[in-house]
Amino acid sequence: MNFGEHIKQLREQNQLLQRQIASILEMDTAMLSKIERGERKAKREHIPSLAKLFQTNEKELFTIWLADQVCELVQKEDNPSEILKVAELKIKNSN
Amino acid sequence: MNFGEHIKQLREQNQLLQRQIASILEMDTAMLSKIERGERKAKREHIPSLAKLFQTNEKELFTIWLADQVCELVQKEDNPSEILKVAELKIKNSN
DNA sequence: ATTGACTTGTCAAATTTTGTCTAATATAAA
DNA sequence: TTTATATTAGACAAAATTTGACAAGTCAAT
Repeated sequence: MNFGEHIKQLREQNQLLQRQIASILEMDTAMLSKIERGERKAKREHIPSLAKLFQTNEKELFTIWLADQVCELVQKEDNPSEILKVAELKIKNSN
Repeated sequence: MNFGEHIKQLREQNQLLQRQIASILEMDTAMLSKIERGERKAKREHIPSLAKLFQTNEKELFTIWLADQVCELVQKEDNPSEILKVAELKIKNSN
């Protein structure tokens, strides 16, 4: 589940229109549409508003948002899992 | 071990000067210096030349290079490992 | 004090990302 | 079928980021 699909699902569960979310996030519906379809990225500042709006955990939403970007970076490559494993090791050793 | 430190180590093992590597990669030493210290990113196209030059495995070098960028994306965050775990799950489920 | 290796800071050019607008498509109600 | 509303697509310039190049800097050895 991508970040975009995720918030689309939340939006539909709450029976809201793109227009309404977009207004709260201060963007037009075209932009939100693109975010929902993963054509554009939401900004970090949007996460708190979205979490509040959907009454969902902000940290979890943020994790999904960032994991999405990690995936985008590696998923077109040969062995994405291997790359992530190396990254994880590096992170763990840096503490 | 970051990508920059890695190639610096390779360079020193091979007793080469920045000047020599830089010339092969067609950049100036200032740029290579920055790459070694992680202030700038090497370009993808540089990996093959570096691998050949140091007679090391290109795919492995590439993995280190990309893992570096993954780390940069997540390491300043609250729970980098958690984010990577979510990313890994997403990757695995997308196959 | 000169030389050679490396680093630092600055800057504009190049590239990428972003937001907005307009038009297109889709869906549903009248 | 018209009308209205929701969503998506495409094009575009503004804004932001990245890049490469240069000049000047440090440092160590001679």
